[in-house]
Amino acid sequence: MTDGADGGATVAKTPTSADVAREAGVSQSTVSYVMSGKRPISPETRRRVQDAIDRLTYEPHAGARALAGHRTSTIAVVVPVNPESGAQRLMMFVEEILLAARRRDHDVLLVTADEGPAGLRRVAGRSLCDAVVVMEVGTRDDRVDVARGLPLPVVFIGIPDDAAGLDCLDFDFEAAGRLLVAELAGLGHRTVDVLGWRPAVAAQGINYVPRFERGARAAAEERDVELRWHRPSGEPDVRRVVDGVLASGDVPGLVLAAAVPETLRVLADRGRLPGRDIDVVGLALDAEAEPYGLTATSPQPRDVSRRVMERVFALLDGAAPRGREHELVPAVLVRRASTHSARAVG
Amino acid sequence: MTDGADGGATVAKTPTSADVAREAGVSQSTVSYVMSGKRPISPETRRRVQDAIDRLTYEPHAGARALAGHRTSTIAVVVPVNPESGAQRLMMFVEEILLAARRRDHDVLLVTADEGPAGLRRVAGRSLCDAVVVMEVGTRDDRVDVARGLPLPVVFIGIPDDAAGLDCLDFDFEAAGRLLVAELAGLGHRTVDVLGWRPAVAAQGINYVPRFERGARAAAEERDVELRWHRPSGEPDVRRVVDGVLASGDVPGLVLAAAVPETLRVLADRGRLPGRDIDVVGLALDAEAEPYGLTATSPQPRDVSRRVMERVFALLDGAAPRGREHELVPAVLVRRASTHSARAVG
DNA sequence: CTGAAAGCGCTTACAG
DNA sequence: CTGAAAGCGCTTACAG
Repeated sequence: MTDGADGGATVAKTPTSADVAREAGVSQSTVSYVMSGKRPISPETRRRVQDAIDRLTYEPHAGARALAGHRTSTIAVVVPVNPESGAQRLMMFVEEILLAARRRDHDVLLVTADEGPAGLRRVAGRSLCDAVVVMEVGTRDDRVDVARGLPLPVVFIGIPDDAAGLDCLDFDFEAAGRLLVAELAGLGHRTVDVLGWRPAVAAQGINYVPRFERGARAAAEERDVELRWHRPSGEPDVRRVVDGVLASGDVPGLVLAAAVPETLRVLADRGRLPGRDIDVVGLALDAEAEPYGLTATSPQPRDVSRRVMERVFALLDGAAPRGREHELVPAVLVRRASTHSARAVG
Repeated sequence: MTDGADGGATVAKTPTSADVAREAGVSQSTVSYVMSGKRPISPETRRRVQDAIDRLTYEPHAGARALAGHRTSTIAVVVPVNPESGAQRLMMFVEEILLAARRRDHDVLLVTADEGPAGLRRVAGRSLCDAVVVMEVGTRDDRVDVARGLPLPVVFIGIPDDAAGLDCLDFDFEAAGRLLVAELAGLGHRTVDVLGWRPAVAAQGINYVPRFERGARAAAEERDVELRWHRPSGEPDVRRVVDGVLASGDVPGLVLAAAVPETLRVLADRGRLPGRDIDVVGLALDAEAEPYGLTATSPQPRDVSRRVMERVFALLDGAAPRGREHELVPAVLVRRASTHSARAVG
């Protein structure tokens, strides 16, 4: 790493766009326009500038760019600290957000949910990002009001009770609840056991819990099915409940809103085969269902994230001008493999 | 949200430090110094400025600050895309990094490992961060060479083969391997089964695999113990291996480098009690060991993260001037509860 | 203890 | 198709 050229003990200062301009024999504004593509550049000029950029391994200073351009090219993501739906699920959401951001040459800033509404104010007020994605929203969430007043797009993954004027996007948990119960009703079950989220989760007021329950209850009423709710609070509890269910009927019908891996493990342990000894449907990750020969189809967390990021960039591009009404990603089922083909719900 | 005051349809522009200065009747530099604490300010002035800040809900523009101050107050963290050691572990590392960063009023930028060495160049070149933390480093990792040439601190969680001149920090996996084997040898085991990482992980060249194996092998040789390595590639495989181990002796000795939850589940299923029917020691998260009445003590991922962030800030503060030699966080054991008291290894 | 001013490295009207 | 220059909102010598 010797630097000859301008014979002196020059320290390798990181190059600026002025350096690139000089090297290419053009003005600084031309360098900027070559990089942004915001005005026509002659091929010859473009080449010279690009060469200079490569030769100097120039990278634009993000802060300077943000200051002058009023855009940070950064998306902030508010993540739950102790994710109730599991670290794996959380990472799937985040991973796809990261990839989608990078595809548009954006970066991702992580913010912990424990900063609460103040966190939103901070990242917006300091111009740390161009948009915010908020995960694990509550049925009543203080961040919602702050979001409404923020001068930048905020997209929620999840739907609070009062979603008016908000950009929300999520699985359609209500449709999911309805569909899963209807599915078992269709198979002739008059009684259906439901494994819901742990009491701790429900108590925390996470938005999807009541949404799912509403759908399931509606379908049960409609189809005249009796629902037996269980809210096991840990693996041993799940095993107890599942054993109870197995003992309760010939071929019981079970809906899994949560506790998918634990349930599938117990069933495997007991030698009970979904689709033969018990009818099981539920919300699952691909990775959870597949090892047991079950089928989980799209959408998965990454599908939600993808839609969320599409929405984020649409808002940033001004391509979704009136935005703000909420969309739903269809819910998904796990089904007994082969017997039924898995399909998504619209 | 009406804005009277200067009677006009003024849009609520986000306030700048110049606005604060005017409001407080001081100069802009004084506002800056009040915020940074870099020079003495009279109590009276400080109060007036602070009031103005509060009244205007002023937040400094991060980009402007980075540009003028040559510091971004941001730490970049490079995370693996498909974390081999699990999403839960990963999130524990990240969570503590986030919290430690916020305690120092810093933010965290997430970078995916699939950007490779270019990702390091990018975040450094664009001045997106003041320091970088790299997770899941390989035994031979191209990011290592890039890191050496970077004008900002890079701290690795994990130790590559060539760690010369690097800031690395990690569990002491070699000591752990040595200690776990020695522990079982001390209990009289002449043969010890080891559950290692999946072949896929080992093939990927993750740094801690050979480190652990080296330690375990050394202790086995020293204590004249026979090691039987297993590298199960999934839960069913783990069950098979564990069943084999259970059948192999009266009270077998088992070391868990990986697959802790799966193993503890099988043992529970089989009604085999650690400490009575089998001697089990290994590397575990608190959350993995506790439900089975076993004891995992510090250090946990959060302890490593904490040390990593201490190191990051020490480097940023110039408090670790010659830095660069690597430190190890002591390794941890899970033990049979009550029988042994868990202790950390120095 | 405080202020006036230069300057950080970009982007974007304005001009040609 | 390209350039000269103002300005984004801070921090930090420099001066007093």
